[in-house]
Parts: sequence; C-alpha cells; structure tokens
Amino acid sequence: MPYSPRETVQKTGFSLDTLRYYERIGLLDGIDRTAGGQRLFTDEDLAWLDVLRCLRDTGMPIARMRRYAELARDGDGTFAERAELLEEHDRDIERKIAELREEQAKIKEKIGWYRGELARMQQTSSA
Amino acid sequence: MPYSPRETVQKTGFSLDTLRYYERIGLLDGIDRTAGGQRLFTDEDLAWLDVLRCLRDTGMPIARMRRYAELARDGDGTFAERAELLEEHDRDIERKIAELREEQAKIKEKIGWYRGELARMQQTSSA
DNA sequence: GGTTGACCTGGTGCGCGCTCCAGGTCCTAG
DNA sequence: CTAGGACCTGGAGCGCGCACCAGGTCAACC
Repeated sequence: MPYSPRETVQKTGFSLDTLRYYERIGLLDGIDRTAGGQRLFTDEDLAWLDVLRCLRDTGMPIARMRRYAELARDGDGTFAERAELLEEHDRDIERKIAELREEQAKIKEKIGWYRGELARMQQTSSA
Repeated sequence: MPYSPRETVQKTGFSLDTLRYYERIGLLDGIDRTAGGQRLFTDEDLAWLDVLRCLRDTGMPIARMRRYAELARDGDGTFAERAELLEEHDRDIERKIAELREEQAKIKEKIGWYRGELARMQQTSSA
C-alpha cells in the first residue's frame, strides 16, 4: 500500500519537486517516512493529491488550497466550511466558463470575418 | 478621436504600465505621439486592445499574441494564417472549457458528499 | 565494502506578465 | 515664471508556482 516517491510521481503526474514543495507549504501533511527518511505515500495521500490537482487545474490559488487543507486537517467538524469553500469555487468555475464562452464567441466571429474576406478575395481573383 | 494615456487606461482597463509594456514587446505598433512625446491612442488602437484583451483573457500566451500582431502588421495577405491561428486558439478554449466542466463535476460531487454527511449528522444528533 | 542511483534538505533561480522606481520632460494653471 | 501633475524612458523588482542545484544520505547489488 505505501508508494515510493518515484511511484507517486508516476501515479499522480506531479513532479517530485512539486510534491516536496506541497509538503513544505502545508498542502500535504503527515507524509510517512522510512527509517532512512524517504517519503512513503499512502493511497489516502494519492486521493488527496487528486483533489489538489483538481483544484489546481480549475484555477484555485495555492493560498485557498492551503485553507482547504487546513480545514481537512481539523477533522469532521469542518464539513460545512469545506462545502462552502468548494461551493464558492464552483461558482468561480462557472463564471470562468461563462467568460470563456463570451470571449470565444468574439473569436469565432473574427474567424468568420477572415473566412468571409478570403472567400470574397477568391471569387474576385477568379472573376 | 485621439485619446490621452489616461483616457486610454480608463477606456480599456489596461494599466498605463501594461500599455507601455505591450508597446515595448511589439503587441502595439505605431502608436502616435504628440510633439512632446506623449502617446496618442486612436479608435483603431482601442479596438486592437480589445482584441488583445480577449485573447489574453482566454489564456493565449504573449508569444502567440505577438505572432498574431506580427501577421496583422503584414497586411491583408495574412488573413488565412490569422484565421488558422484563431481557429487553433478556439479549439484550445473548447478543450479548456471541457476540462473545467469535468473537474467541476468532481467538485460538485464532493460538495454533495459533504452536504450529505452534514444532513446525516443533523438527523443523528436530533434523534 | 564499494559503486550507483534514488532520495534527502535548504536554498536559489526561473518564466510569465506585469508593476514599480528613479530621474528627467512636458503642459496647464495661477 | 513657477509650481504641480501627468507623462516619458530604461531598468529593476515582484508574485506565483514551481524547477534546479549543491552537498550529503540511503538502499540495493556485485
């Protein structure tokens, strides 16, 4: 069940430097060690890393991830706060998607304009 | 028709430093000057800045914006290349939105789990 | 028991996209 | 004609999120 650093890198896609960095800044807590000091990641750690990647890839800043990690460390009494944090983030994602769609529409319009001009030029030159 | 730096900042939302930066790195070309050397932005400049903001806000890196600006400077013969660049960016946006939706689904699921636990705890304590 | 390679810690560096600063110029108002 | 503020240039600094490096330790094999 415990994974070496190398295995964890392969399984999570995070670099070893990133894993160490996350531990340093408090996103990973209580990572086991061998007698010699090497990290041992559990399945639970990997699950947590999946959560972190999900939050990261949807644009949550590290400061908020730290807040979420802190709540998670504080046990089951923080479910409400954790839910609220995620709900706010969910709204952030929704807004971001809406903005992307709006900007994308403008870009599509511009593409259409170029394509129109190109078609017109084609016709003119062949006339 | 020409706008002072201050007016341009207000109209575009870019900071003055950003406008100067964009000019330095080649995203803005041929900005007029007063006799004394102060910038004068035209309506055309503002329209171009709107395009830049649209590309920036949808995550296009500056290097590609520079490429697009370069094509725009090279005149009407680059319509096809410009269209292709925007089409590729459009696909990037599409992929980004799809990824956000996927991750968002996971987050919603997690929120649901927290809300479920909270409801369960509520019931247990009142029983 | 010696070599090799994965891993450790602490610290510095980097790429991006601005942002700020120093030191000087221009322009409007009184 | 002087004061104040907006603006100029060139260059340094910054915040984020890692990436890299030096110098040392650990683990497994020959």
